[in-house]
Amino acid sequence: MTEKDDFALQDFLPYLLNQAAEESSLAFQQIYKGRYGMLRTEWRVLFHLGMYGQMTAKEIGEKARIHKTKISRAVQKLGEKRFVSRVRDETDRRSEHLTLTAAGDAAYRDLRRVAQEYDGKLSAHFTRGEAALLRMMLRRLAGMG
Amino acid sequence: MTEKDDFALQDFLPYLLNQAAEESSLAFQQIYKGRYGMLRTEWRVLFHLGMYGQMTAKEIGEKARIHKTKISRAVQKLGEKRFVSRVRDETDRRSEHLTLTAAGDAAYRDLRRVAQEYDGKLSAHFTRGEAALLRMMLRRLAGMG
DNA sequence: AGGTAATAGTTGATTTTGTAACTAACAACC
DNA sequence: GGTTGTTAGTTACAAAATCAACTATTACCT
Repeated sequence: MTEKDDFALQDFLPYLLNQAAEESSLAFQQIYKGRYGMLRTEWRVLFHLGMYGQMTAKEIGEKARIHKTKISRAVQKLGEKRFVSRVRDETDRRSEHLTLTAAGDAAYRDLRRVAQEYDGKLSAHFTRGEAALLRMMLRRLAGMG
Repeated sequence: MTEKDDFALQDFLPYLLNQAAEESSLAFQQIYKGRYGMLRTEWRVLFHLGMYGQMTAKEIGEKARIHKTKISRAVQKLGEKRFVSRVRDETDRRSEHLTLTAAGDAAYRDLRRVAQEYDGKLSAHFTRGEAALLRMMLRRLAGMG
């Protein structure tokens, strides 16, 4: 029905990236979901606070490129779990300073260890040079490079 | 050698892959959504039928790793748009043979051209060798290699 | 100061996805 | 031939994402 074409779906970068992203996220997702009942945005917020310390919702949204409504709901959930504490900024009462509680930090360190191990397994598919190049290329595609 | 203790979120492959996938899919998504009102699963189904000819929902689901309910809904929508024709298999009346209509094939060829151009732009971030290596690595991570 | 615009974050309505249960058809086995 | 199990695909309901509108507060401007 179609003419001869040199296009292959399995070489189309957006498709390939999505397949790789989905596949490589599965096992980790099962950990943070099963162990802490978290969603994707929640672990991302948790990790941002764990890595960078106190942040506002806006700062996290900008850094992680997540829409403010998703952040808002994730922070809500993390607050209910007592993983983050929320303190209003008294010089600008519109914004809130978010920090991990002791329990949140424990969860963060636990998941960070899992993530490190998991990343190691994924990277083991490649040589060190390949893995470094892959990360460089992905950062460039993500607009993070 | 000793294991490093430091962890960087922006080097974590599942995170990086998701960011790259999301960013690199955005512009293409706006095309198929804006031009044909399609969702992600719909263009994927369309492309599978365009590339491989007649297929059943099950075959598409296996090849694209999409859950059968998503396929079912996408086929429903594509049928309503008259992009896909559905013919029941008379030797096994549980399954249906899906093919593109003329309109569906036209949409496929249009979007394929867009995808090709778009992929070219993305690949232009890299040398030919790098781009080939990237695809190889992504296929491996996606379990398609 | 007073009015308008901009910003941080939340809430509500709609759309889309995920999960489980379901129907219809086929297969296998005794 | 009738039970039991499996398979292709659909449907129903719950969970989550999206988008717009909203509140409260701060900044800007004359």
